[in-house]
Amino acid sequence: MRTKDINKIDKIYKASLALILKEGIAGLTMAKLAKQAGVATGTLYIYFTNKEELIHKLYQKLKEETVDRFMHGIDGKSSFKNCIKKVWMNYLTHRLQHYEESIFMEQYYRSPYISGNTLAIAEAMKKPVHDLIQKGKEDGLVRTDADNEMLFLSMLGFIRELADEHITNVYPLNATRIEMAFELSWSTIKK
Amino acid sequence: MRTKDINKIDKIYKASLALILKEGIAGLTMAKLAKQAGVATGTLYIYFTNKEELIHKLYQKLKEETVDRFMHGIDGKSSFKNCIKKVWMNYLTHRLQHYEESIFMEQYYRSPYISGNTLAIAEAMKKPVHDLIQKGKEDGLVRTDADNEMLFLSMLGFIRELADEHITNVYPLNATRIEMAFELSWSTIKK
Amino acid sequence: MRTKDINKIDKIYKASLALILKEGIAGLTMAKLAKQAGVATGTLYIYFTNKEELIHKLYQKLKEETVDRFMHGIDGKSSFKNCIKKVWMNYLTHRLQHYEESIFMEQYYRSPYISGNTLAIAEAMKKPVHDLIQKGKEDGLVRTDADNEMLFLSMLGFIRELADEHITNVYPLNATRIEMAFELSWSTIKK
Amino acid sequence: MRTKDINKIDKIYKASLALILKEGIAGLTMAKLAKQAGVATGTLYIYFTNKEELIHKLYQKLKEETVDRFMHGIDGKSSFKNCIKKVWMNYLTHRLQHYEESIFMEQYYRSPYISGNTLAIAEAMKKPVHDLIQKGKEDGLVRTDADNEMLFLSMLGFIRELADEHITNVYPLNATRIEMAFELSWSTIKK
DNA sequence: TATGAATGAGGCTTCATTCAT
DNA sequence: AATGAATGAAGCCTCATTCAT
Repeated sequence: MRTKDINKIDKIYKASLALILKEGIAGLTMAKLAKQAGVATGTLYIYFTNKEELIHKLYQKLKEETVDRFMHGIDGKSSFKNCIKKVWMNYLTHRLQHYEESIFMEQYYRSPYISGNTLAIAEAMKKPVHDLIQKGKEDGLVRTDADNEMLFLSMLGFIRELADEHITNVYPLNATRIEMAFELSWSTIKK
Repeated sequence: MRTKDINKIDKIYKASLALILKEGIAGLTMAKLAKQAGVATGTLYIYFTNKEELIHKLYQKLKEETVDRFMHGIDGKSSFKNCIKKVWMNYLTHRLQHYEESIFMEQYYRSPYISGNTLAIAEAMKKPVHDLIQKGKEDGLVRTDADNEMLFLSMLGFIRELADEHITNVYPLNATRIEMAFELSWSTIKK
Repeated sequence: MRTKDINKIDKIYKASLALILKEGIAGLTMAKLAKQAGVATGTLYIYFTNKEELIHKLYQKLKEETVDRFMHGIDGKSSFKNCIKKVWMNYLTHRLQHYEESIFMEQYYRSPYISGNTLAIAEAMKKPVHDLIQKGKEDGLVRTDADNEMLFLSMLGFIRELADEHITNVYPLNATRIEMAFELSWSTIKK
Repeated sequence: MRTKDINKIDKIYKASLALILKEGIAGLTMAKLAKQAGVATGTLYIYFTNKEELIHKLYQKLKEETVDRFMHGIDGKSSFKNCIKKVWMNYLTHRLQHYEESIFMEQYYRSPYISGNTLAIAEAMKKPVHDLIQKGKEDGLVRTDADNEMLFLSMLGFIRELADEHITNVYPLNATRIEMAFELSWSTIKK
């Protein structure tokens, strides 16, 4: 008896994201998914009990990976501005390199599949950034006339728009623009 | 003869938005829609040739209303900052008061229903704001080290996040916070 | 109050035949019929209780008209061959000029609409032709080694094929061909 | 894996013909068909993309079988009259033994399903018979005052009527009558 | 484990019929 | 009598899931 092929699960996840990017969760069918993943429909049911579970597990997996990525490479040794920049870039990079996943996650929240206990991803990633901002305030580097969440949102929202417009080719990014964008964000929060 | 009830179309639109808010476009079925709108399924097909057209027309209608709302109340008499504030508030108000519609529109872009000719809503609303920003630059009120689109995105993205977190009760807005948020946005773009 | 418009019934019959010619009974819908007849769907239900009755009545009407036409212009004064020719021509003319009706009648026999008591049209028209053939035999003008029905069928079938191929443009008729065809039929039955 | 059951297609064809015989193409529904064929509705869509294709393919299949049957057993060794008789009998036999199919084919021509490229069956079967008649003329055995098509139609139409009246029990055939009928046909075309 | 044919509930749409005007 | 909007049952078809191989 062969054992469950972990690598096949990844193929299924990948295929799901590709299809959802094109047609949304609404457009995802098990038949199309099987074809894209290069397996038989029946095989999908060996790895997942049903479509709902497949989608939930995909969400969980992406959530974990995402949170990891945000904080990647942050240490206490860099300057404050550089730390902020690192996080800022992490998030932009994430949106750009994992666009399919972002799309999926946004769709997930408004689908017949959410079981209510979600919204967690933003929360999970907020804590370390909030802490960073708080430290910036204490060091007199960040403006104190706006609360941490608001400063955070100003960056987060901007990055989201930048990434979306890059992906949709409305406003393609390059090194210069990215630099310029970060400086804009920085000028928003700095003292 | 019964006369064609024009306001029945509105009932159908309203019902569509309500259902899509709950379960996404994926969860919208003609049967559920008919029930929610209080008509027979067949009636839907008197007003729309099929589900696809229904969704397209809903999108079109919302798009037009949205663009109207953004520029509402803008005149040349106010100060530049007040004009910007007006537009800024218009957009925030729109996201807050027409949240269902925003959800629909975002889903629409990633659904099997987009026919490729879309992305237009952002474009339609951009022009007047761009013009405003440009004028601000010419009057020496807006920083010139970032292009208009980027300044625009910094505001737009921030507002989106604010509205979303308000609606989802993560970060509820009030008059003070809104004022603070605008000042943050303003400090981002001003010279 | 206006009275039922007999002329409207005819418009409905005519429209029915035209549509059935194109798409068969299967393709006939009350909506299309109403449009073709230039009335509202509701109006159809003033003149006929339902679709089934409409089709039955159409059949009845056509049957009566058809039988009348077959024997039209036959009298005892012409020669036998001329009488046969007259009937032969009547039937050909009928098929040609009332092709739509023939199509309808053939479809009618194999539709969900027959109530079983039909097949009568062929019977109704046979009697006088049989009588004619019988008289021909008695006068020594018609071969007696085949029974009347068989001789009749040899003519009837031939005419049907001729008419069908003319209508479908496979083998268009003209005066010469018609003459030739009749002589062929005549040579089949003559002594 | 269950293997695709090729003979399931035949079951579906058979069921289609049985239902069409009773209620015409108009009366054929996919649900009734599935039931009659002993499969699930969805199964029909494994073998045929839709109802239209099912009907087209059924038509094609019958057409091929029919043409084969017409020319079955014809060789150059028999006398001319025997060749003609063979074809004549083939056609009669076909009409008698495959009555359901004939009914279907006639309905097909007047249904919303013909795509215009049809009418071909008559054509396909005509060629060899025309050739035969032509040869008869050249050998001085067939009358030359009527063209081939006309002579052909005289036989074809007669056979159709004979078969129809046999099936509908109006004029049941037997060996004697069939012999008599052929001699009648022969006397029509012979020199 | 892997396959894909088979299933049938449920979705979209049509259409005979009704009904308010 | 005439209209055509409204209805909802029923038709076609899809697709999540099961099952025989």
